[in-house]
Amino acid sequence: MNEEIVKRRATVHDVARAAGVSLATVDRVLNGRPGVRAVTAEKVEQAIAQLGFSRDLNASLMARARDLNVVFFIPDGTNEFMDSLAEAVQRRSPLALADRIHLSMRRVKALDAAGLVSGLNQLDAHSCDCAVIVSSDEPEVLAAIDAAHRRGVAVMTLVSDLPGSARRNFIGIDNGAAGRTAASLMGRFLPQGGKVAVVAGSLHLRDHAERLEGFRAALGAEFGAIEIIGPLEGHDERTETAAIIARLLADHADLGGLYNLGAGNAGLVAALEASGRSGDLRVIAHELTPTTRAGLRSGAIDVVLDQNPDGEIREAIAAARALALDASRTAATDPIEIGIFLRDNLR
Amino acid sequence: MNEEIVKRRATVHDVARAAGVSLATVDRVLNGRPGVRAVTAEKVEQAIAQLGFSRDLNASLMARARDLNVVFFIPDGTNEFMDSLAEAVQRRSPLALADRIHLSMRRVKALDAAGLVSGLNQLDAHSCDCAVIVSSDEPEVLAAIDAAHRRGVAVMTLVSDLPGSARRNFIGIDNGAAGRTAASLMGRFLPQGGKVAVVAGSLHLRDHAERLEGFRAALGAEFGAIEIIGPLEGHDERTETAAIIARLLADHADLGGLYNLGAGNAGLVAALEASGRSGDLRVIAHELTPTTRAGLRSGAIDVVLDQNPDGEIREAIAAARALALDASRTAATDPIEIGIFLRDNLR
DNA sequence: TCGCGCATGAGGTACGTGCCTCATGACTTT
DNA sequence: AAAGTCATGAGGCACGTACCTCATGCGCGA
Repeated sequence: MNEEIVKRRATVHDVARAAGVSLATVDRVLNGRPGVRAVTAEKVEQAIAQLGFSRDLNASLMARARDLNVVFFIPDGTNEFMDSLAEAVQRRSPLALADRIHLSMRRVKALDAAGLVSGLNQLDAHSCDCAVIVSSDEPEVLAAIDAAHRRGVAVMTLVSDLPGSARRNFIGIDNGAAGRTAASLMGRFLPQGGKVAVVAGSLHLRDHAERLEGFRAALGAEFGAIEIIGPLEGHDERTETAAIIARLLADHADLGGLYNLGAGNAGLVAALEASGRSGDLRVIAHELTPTTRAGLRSGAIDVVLDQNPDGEIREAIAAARALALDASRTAATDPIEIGIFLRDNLR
Repeated sequence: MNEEIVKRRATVHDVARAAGVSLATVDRVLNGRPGVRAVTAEKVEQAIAQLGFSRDLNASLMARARDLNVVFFIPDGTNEFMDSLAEAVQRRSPLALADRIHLSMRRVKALDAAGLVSGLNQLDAHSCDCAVIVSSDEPEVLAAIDAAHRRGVAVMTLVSDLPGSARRNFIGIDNGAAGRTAASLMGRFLPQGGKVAVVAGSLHLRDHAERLEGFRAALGAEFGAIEIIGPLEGHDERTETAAIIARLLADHADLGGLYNLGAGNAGLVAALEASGRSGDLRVIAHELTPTTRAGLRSGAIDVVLDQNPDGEIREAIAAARALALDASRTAATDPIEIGIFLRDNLR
């Protein structure tokens, strides 16, 4: 009763037989080598489609005795979240290697398009199957992605998407939904309404812009009694953010809430604690880091919205594997969920 | 500058050379076949440890031309969450097959230890490498797990753990933390304090008991102004839960919140909406299902704490793979996070 | 000392794919 | 007609492991 008919997966041999050609020809088609007439290639494609053949990636990697190479470009600087991403890459590395996937990482200066572009330009299809980048939206970067794509290097965006480019996948949260979630929580925390200040890193960062938009829209639609102050830009820096928060607290004695949708949380916590009003306002921040963790514990921060860096790296690797199998499509990946952290469910 | 020395992974050949024995002997040791003196086996083990050799699972599965078999035992009945788990297994199945992992599933009557036990007893090491079960804590089940373990079938617990057994891994959330999180949210939602009712499925379910314990502890420690009513048991059934909620609402006109730490959410929503007080109380429930999703949208439910079924199945498969490589240890897995869902971050 | 059983070595085939060489036949160019 | 080009077939080796057979050598008891 619990028997199941297990269809053996189709192999290249099956494809060759079905197409009425030799193994060598199937191989030429599969690996894009020359020497096959269009009509013959078409027969092979049909056989592949009909049998639902899909190359066995593990056998393939084993046969060519070369690992799948995935290169991560992670911004360097003072942004703790980027460090978590880098650590997640390191953590995954041995695990991935067991599956013949070689991860490497380059830290590039944050928000420095030129550095990222030159890094991308150095990649060739032989040494890198897939590049994963975290980038702001700059024309040079888009051009470099397209160039890499033409050279046979797949590019994926992480954390912040670049929809206009030839990037094959985006791995990250829905930032609009993150902003709406922040609004929804803030609204419930302040049932009487009041003033809520919004601090961003830079509105030129696509993820920040999307969060702000979502926050505004959801507050406007559901919590009309809340007044937004800002957004103010702290450029994801500790001191600049601290100064902004200090000024906000001084100017608005009746401030009820604070939403920092960028980084710079060390500055936020420092300013709150210096003001002596830590715990009096409802504070929502992004990304679970040592700083926000401490903020949650001390009560300076009420909620942290998080994108799980380990999950993102895991999915990026899964997507890179999938792209290696079918370079012509966008890989389906498990969505990255928006984590909501309070003091009690810190991981 | 970005060059990296890539150590080739050790193979059985390397181990044979290092141990000064033949490939055949290494093979006998690795696969537990007889015909090796203890001293020789020891030499091989040392070489393995020294080289950090780890069997290449993909090559191994390919060589024996047999998939890794993982059998899921998922409770059947009216519990929507269990259906999500079953669907997640189905969704993963083709993906897993591409990696030579064959998933199968048996729906067994919920809370029916005998059915599960007989299912487990039917498994032999040849047709099943790993069984994944969702079970309440019954002595017969523990015995069946131990027996399966002795037959060479690894067993993992899902959702609800059975720590006293020979289960190799537990995949699920930290239910104590889930209860504390519910308390933390409820406390913030009701800054003035008030009455909060707690409804469980059955306190004989380990996960439910752990949630209750966490909820009580965290409320007691931080939100003394909140009074707990209950727990009442609805046995995860729609009608019974509805009746309980209706009575609670009738008896306590000043009820401020409701925490349903079990299933039966259809009954909860129905009773709330029938009472006309939907939206007046803060309601926290568990597991994102069509019912709780609708409840979030309508405002009947404020927060849903969730364990991502797809993530759990993914990690169960990853753990099964790891166990196939090293049957002597518990596999390290990515922790399953407690998802917190509001209306605005529904996935 | 003969034979028995056991530990071990040697070497083969298979899994599914990549990549290589060489042969063959067809068709084109000179 | 000879030479060249191109599409294709045939087949082999490799990757790392599983599993099989057969041979060999050793120590032991009769």
